[in-house]
Amino acid sequence: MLKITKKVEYALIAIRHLQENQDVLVSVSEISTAYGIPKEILAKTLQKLASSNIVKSYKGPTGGYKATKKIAKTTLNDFFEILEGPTAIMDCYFQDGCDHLNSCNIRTPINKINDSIRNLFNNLTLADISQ
Amino acid sequence: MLKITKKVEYALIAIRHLQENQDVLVSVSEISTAYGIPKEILAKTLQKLASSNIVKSYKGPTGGYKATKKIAKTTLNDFFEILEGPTAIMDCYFQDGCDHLNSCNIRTPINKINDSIRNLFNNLTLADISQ
DNA sequence: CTTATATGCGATTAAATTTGTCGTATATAG
DNA sequence: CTATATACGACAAATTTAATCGCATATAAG
Repeated sequence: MLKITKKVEYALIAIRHLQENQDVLVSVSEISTAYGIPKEILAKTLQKLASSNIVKSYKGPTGGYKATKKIAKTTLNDFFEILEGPTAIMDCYFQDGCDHLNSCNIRTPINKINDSIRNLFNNLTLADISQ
Repeated sequence: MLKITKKVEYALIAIRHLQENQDVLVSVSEISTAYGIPKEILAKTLQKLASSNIVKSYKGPTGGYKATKKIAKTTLNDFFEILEGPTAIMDCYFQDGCDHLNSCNIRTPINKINDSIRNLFNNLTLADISQ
């Protein structure tokens, strides 16, 4: 429980690699073989990051990805939400169809935990955890 | 991702129910039917809590569970670890057989996130999130 | 001292989620 | 034109989580 997904893991690896090679374009294949990550999944993950301008993509041969300045300023909360949606320890918080909503006696605790975690992640940037 | 398990959810529900009924013994069946929770899972969950003295159990007919004073003082970290083991966003942190340990470039970030979350949960008690 | 009802514990099955694969389209450098 | 890169959606495999089943032990009550 409270685990991150492989997508997030792969995204972190890729971002760090791009930051360490800011002078060149790096392709998915290079990262995928360097760290033993399935290419297709990594590709999709980087596509998401590209559409949020966390990284910049370049098509065609000699194409690839590049780190952007936005990375350092991005909070963990934003980073996670780009890849996985809202930060919450239970899905019910965001969806309606909960069976035992009437008898639910843990609304307050769940909300407090969610708030605490979101607060933590909103105050931690990718730069903070890199050093 | 970053979800708690049903066991933890059920444990929270049960604990809150026991706290609201401190004067009587409450059986697994009562809680299970009151909140629509599978009986066997709830039973096992309460057994774990009992062996950590978070709740006290009484066998035989008229038996059941009772809240203890330890509940309020218990941190979220302890609570989660009783039910699910070490708090960490990736398993690799606690196991050896990681394939890409040599090429791993996210040790620092992962450790920082783990530390932040543990620190958060060590400073939040079950009492804190109940009000 | 027998019976009914509660907790205690392990093994197994079912369901859900996550992870990984495949196929195809589009852009572009050479 | 061709080879190689990103972009995107549908599907299959694998893992994890959730739930079920079976049996043992303790004990209150008749």
